[in-house]
Amino acid sequence: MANNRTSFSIHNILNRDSEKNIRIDEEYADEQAIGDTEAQDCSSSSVSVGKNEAESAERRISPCVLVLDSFSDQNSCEEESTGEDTSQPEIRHDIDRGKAQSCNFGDNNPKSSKKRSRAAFSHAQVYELERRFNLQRYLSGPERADLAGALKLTETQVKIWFQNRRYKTKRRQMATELTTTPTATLAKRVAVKVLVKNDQRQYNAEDLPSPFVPPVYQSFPYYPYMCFQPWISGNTLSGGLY
DNA sequence: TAAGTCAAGTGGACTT
DNA sequence: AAGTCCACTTGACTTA
Repeated sequence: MANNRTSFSIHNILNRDSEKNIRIDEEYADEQAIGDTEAQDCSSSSVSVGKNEAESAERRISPCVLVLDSFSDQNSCEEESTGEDTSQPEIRHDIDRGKAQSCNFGDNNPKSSKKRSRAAFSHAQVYELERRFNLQRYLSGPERADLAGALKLTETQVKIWFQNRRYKTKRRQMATELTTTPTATLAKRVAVKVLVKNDQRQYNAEDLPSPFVPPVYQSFPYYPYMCFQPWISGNTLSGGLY
């Protein structure tokens, strides 16, 4: 991780004035243009700033400024739905939406008026989450806590965001494959050579094809408890963007 | 107003 | 048992 670090700071985002926020937005738009399929995936997410969206992008920027300026004022705005991280208040960022319905749970009895709410993360928060996601798809506990603290989110929110983001990426990837792969190929059966039988090797080493190395983004194994972090090993998955 | 998006909920599987 | 994962689903909200 250390080798991927730059002088970029989350707080730089969170404390920027409006002008700088716009600059971030432009940088982000540039990254979207540069990026690979993964970045394209990002561009289709909620923070996209593209083509004819200049106008709506403008609208998306301004709330960030408002929100960031009033982080501290908005605490206690929303209950933590999972009840896991009560130490960190939830934040709602739909100031620009005119329909902010969440900051007034009214009565102090959240369970009686248990209307489910959906937090809308600010542009800056999503930007940083996306940026981090492009660096690493899985966060360790401390990393999650750090990021959550920096973004003024709960650890649960960061965890869920990464979970949803991974699933979203996977879905889109599958959808893409489905549309690009001929249907005949999809249904084809493949004969697989038996490599080991009754503890006896059934092949010659030279018969084996060279090992397939999948793109690290597409098939990162599910070993969240291991300290295996492929993004550390100097791979180029982030394309040197960061 | 239907469709799409997204944070959060649910439940089973897995590791420590 | 606790914590996290994936694979959905739900419900609030936005957009065309």
